[in-house]
Amino acid sequence: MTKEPIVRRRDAAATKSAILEAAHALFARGSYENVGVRDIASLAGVDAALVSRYFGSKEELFAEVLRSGERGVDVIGSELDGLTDRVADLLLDPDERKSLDDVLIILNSCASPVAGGAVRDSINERFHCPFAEVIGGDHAMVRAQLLGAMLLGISISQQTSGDFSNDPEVCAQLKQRIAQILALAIKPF
Amino acid sequence: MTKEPIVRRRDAAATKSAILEAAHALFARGSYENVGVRDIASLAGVDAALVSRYFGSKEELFAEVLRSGERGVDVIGSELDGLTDRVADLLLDPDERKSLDDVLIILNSCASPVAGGAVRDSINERFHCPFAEVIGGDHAMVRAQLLGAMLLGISISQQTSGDFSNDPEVCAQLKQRIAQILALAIKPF
DNA sequence: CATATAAGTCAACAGGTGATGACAAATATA
DNA sequence: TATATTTGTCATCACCTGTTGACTTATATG
Repeated sequence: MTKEPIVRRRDAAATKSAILEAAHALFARGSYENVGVRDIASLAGVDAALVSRYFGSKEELFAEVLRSGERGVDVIGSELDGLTDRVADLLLDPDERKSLDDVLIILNSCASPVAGGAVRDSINERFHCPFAEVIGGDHAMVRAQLLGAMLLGISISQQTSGDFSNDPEVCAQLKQRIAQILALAIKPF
Repeated sequence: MTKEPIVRRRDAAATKSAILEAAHALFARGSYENVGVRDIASLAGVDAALVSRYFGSKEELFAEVLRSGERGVDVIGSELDGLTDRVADLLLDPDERKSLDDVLIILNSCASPVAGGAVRDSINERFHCPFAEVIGGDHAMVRAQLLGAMLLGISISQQTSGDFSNDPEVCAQLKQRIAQILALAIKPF
């Protein structure tokens, strides 16, 4: 098994997007401080210097990762009908969970003083506002934030403490319970 | 106004606890990586070298901070009666929120590869297990994790996005809503 | 094919980190 | 008061980080 160091035709756009993709993956699993440009470059199969070259700085790369992420609407869908069940599925289905990477990126780096500002903006523009638009009604932003808080809490709990349960039976009941909770979160005052 | 550099009678135990206290305060507001031993020492008014001297290493100091924190029971109380209202109060009352520092410490550093292990252990021993004991019933651990997830989510949301609302009227309704959500989270399957 | 430009590599930098050991000062002990 | 031990300070180390500029190599252009 030869260990070819990745043969790639020289292509600025391709390597740039490779870096962005690698950064996206790593920032979903580690904080801004904990993911180094050398890690990102290594995963992308390029030299670390290219990160600064193509994105200006690590901070700008991170901002670009935030910008390139899915909007909240793409995660929860734009129809209010059956929303809570869909999101509950999303949260508990291991196959679907990758689509929550953008939530994890926000989560992992919200404590960073350098990346925190961008995270805060992003969470508002890309999550709370779209959420509010979908759920509508009085105090939509407050309820949207509450919905976001639930997603965040469940995601972080799964990441730190592992899955709630392995028992399919329990998971099914849990999924239903979470859907009820989400419904309660977005229910108009 | 003279700027005396803190006159403190030499007392190993006192300075040690001063360091611990400073670390507790800083780790509640920044991640493990982002809080430096120099920051901690500075806040405690001592030399940075004493951190390593008294606690062995930054990592051990962090573990000690986790250990010295309040247990989940002390946060939510040990009586099931009226629990959800109490916790909702705790979450939304700015005066009481300091008692959630231990939640924030966990939150801020859960993404750290070096501190993550200790955080994961701590969250189980100090939150999920005591929670499970209080709420009891079938699948207590699963429901306890769900309760913890709600606390985490709401705390992080407040820290990153600010308070849900400034309107006292809205806050009152929100508090009631959160209490309902928590009740739903711990309700037996 | 020759050459200009784009793309990638490499070594090194300045700054910051946690940690250490030699030293100075204060306190306790005799 | 004289001495021993504890407590605190300082300079410094070794390491790691993001970033830069000079260099080499590949690709495109004439």
